[in-house]
Amino acid sequence: MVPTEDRPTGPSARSRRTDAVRNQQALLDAAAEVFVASGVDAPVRQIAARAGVGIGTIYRHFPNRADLVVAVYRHQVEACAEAGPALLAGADSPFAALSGWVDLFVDFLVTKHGLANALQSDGGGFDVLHAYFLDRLVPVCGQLLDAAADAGEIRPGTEPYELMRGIGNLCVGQDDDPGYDPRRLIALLLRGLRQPQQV
Amino acid sequence: MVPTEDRPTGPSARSRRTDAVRNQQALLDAAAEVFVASGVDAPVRQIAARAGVGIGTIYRHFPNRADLVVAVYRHQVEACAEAGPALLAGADSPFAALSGWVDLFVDFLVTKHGLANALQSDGGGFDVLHAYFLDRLVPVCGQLLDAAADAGEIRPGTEPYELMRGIGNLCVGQDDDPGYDPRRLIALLLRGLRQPQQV
DNA sequence: AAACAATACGGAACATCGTTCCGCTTCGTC
DNA sequence: GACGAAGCGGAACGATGTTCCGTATTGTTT
Repeated sequence: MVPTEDRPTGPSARSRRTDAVRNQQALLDAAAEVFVASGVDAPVRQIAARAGVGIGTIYRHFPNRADLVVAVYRHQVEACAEAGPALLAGADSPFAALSGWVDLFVDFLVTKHGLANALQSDGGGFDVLHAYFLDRLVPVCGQLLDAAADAGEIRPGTEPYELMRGIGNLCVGQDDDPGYDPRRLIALLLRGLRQPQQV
Repeated sequence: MVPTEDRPTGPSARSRRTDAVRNQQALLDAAAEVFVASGVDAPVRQIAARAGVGIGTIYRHFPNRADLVVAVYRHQVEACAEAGPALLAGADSPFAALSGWVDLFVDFLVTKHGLANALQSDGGGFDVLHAYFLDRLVPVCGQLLDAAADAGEIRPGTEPYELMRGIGNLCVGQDDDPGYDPRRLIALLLRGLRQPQQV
């Protein structure tokens, strides 16, 4: 299940302590800052230090690294998810919408240093992140693909999960390699999808 | 510089000790076994244990993990490199040769558990591996691309490095994810390269 | 206001990596 | 056989994510 911001407040639940709320917010802010400075691979200790908080605290609020990353980027992921239908409604063609949405997604992955790298299954306990991203965005991507296929703009049969997974993979490691621009390859990928293909 | 099998034997060099040779071979064999059993991410200690050798020994023969991986797979990389010109000579068209060669490359990456994952720059000191693979195979790929472009089968302007890098990336993490088949996406990529595009 | 749990905190401690270092052993040669 | 260079083993280091538990804080209840 995807993490949610509100915690289950039972009927006879004592209200959350103010210092807990404050610390959680401090952690989110600190993490956001550290992530742009050092990438999502930044050590947990560094984030805790930046937030002026102990290591134990970070792990009570976020069971593991990935949960923290998810929390930090949830809003942006949400925005990306909501952009799908919007583009579909406003664009010239379903394919244009798909194309624009992919651009958005790539922007997001590429902007955050090393986010794409962390998206891989193995990397070390990033399953949560992986699952969250996919659960939230795959349906959106599927909707765009279906629309483009229905319009006859692309060949049908492409799994949204596979496409997103591939795009994520293509974005891996683009920071530390000036000669590699994933966007060109992603454009090629979309081109390969077109039907009938145009020169 | 790419590692080589022979070591620089100076004019007044004492011949290599037999136990050193034996251990190096034992390490290569052990590593090959461990790699298929546990993937290329297997701990160094495990390989040393399998070879019946201390940790220090492994690091004298191979300055770091990546060097060991390179050594283990060198022959196969070499075979892949040599297959390029061969395919070009024997195939129906340059594009068919390119396509076949990519298949070969993907086979190689996918067969070895987690090899593709290790190929990324950051992952942690795998730069040597990255460099070796690319240094050896990029020229071959470039030759195939040029041939196909000259024949008018694909649009020119694609950097071989970028294409290989992308293919490598697409293969990342396919072991631990049954729903993901990089080959389909790679086919799409090649399709996107075609010129004029056919349905 | 004072007492009292429930809640939260801090950071030492653990496990796992890759890698370095150095005292001891073994081999090849004279 | 003796001797020095080459090689060896594994303890030790530094970094990582994560767990644990004694202590401090806080909200409520009296």
